[in-house]
Amino acid sequence: MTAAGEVRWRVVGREGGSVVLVDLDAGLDEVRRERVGPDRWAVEAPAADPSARWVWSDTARWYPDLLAAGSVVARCQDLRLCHAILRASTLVPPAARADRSADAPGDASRDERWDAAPVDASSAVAPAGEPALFDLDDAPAAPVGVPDGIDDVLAEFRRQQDALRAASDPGRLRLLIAAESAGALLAAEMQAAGVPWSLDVHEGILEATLGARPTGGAAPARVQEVARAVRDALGDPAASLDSQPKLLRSLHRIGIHARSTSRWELAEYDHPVIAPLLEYKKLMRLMSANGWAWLDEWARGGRFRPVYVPGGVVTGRWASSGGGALQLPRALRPAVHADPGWTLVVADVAQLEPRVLAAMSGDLALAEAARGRDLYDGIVASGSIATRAEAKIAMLGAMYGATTGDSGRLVPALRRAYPRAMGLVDAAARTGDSGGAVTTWLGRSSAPAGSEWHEVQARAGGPDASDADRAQARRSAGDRGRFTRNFVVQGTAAEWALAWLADLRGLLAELPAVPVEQGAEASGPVFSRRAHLCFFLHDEIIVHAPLAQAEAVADAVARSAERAARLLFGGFPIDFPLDLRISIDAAKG
DNA sequence: TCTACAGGCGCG
DNA sequence: AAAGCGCGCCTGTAGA
Repeated sequence: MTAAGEVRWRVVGREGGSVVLVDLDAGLDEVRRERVGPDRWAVEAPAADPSARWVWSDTARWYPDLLAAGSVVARCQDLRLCHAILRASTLVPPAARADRSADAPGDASRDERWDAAPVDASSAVAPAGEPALFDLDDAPAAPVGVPDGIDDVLAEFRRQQDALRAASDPGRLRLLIAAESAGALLAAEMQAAGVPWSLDVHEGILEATLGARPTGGAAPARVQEVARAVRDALGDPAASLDSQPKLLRSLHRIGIHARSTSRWELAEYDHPVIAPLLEYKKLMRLMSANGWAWLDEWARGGRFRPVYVPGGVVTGRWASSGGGALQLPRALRPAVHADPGWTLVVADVAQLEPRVLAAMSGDLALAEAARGRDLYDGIVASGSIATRAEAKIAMLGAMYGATTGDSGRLVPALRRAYPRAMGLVDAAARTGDSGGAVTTWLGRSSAPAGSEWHEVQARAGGPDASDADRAQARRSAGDRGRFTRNFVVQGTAAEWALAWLADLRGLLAELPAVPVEQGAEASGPVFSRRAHLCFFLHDEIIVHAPLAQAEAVADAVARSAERAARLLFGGFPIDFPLDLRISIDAAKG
């Protein structure tokens, strides 16, 4: 086959009632076009050249079908996610941003369609037979999500390639596009595989903390007990503990003049009601957020399947929808439990954000403080700040924009010790508080301030501005400054994490499958016999792996972290040490 | 009766 | 303790 005839891209979209596959070569010329039945496309789609990239409107809409049919995609371009990056990136000249076509620069309709919200990944795999309750006048529900007609998809793909070519730093943006898309694949895969979850361990924790699972509407024994102690201390056997305004009035009656019922404020008062009340709130939180109802809804079949939303945060972090994947209490982590014959490889990055800041600012002093040790210890060792605890809150304050309290007071010391790193976040804050857009290391940009924000600023600068106008303008400028200050760091950290995940995903795919009798059946047809990522949260991952591959997986996790560092920051001397563990409980199967 | 919002708290 | 960034989920209440 000649080079020109090689399949580089496999574009998938709909036409009429069919699914259409279009293969493109490196020059984006069409090599082949094929039409497949809509129900069987995932099965019938012939295996592409494994080096080909799939191109589709929205991974959450297409990939679950492929996974269910037993196919893994090595690489893709998720047009919805990449559109969001390219339309805003300051690395792309405005005229070439993906929301404008050259001949119709003002065409906003195209823009809106590709800006549609993601389809809910859980609905994409749900059976379509469910009749709509109010579907009386046979109007089909308005199509949700981005376009997926083959012509729209091809056109958007070509626009995105044009935008990349026109970028001031195409290399970085291509890296971001690839990493973002790999993340989309992984999110679908992790949802399909699920987190191996021990119902027994979870129930054991609930029972030990709350008491036996209640039948009917009653509260569990331990909750009732603590509630009684609170009401005794309040001197009111009928006191309502679950209504914030009523609880506040009860507290006022016994002389506790708190202005909220938050844990940190109540803890300031010395009164016999405080301890049982805080305990009550803790128990109720566990029960309502991750109690038996959560177990029944989210951990069926021994797998927790959260819905990940890649790119769901403006900074590029993932969000989640359903199940609370981003909020699993640490106390419940023991319920994550490998299948028999399998183990968990768990890793998180120590101080990811300040390390990223050191690298992107080229701050050799901060990189030196970080190298080979706890970064905060390194700051202390350099003599600029006295204790580890202070170094930590100072660094968080610098990245978040603290101005008051201990944190704000300590930031100037960091500014003296690490002028380049602090200069980068300070500059990002100045850009933000004057309304501008900031950009991450690989090219994801924040939105510039909107017209409403500018009106507030203009009003405050006008001749008849009130003190309130000026205060509001100061506050909204400060809010934006803190947002953009954090955006560059949080966003670049998210890019590092995506690069880590994408590389690790590739390394895991190279490991051999295990025999079928050793499979983890609940992981589904694709992952029951292969080591696979099953959890990701900003800077930590969990891999579910056959026991015999534990060491190989741990090695891959470490190696991919090193490669991510070099991919983003080249030879800059920064390291990203992992806290890496092979789960011990798995040994007992 | 239904929806929107605020308070509170879990995670990084 | 929060402060200072980014999230999602649950509850009760206020408002339509």
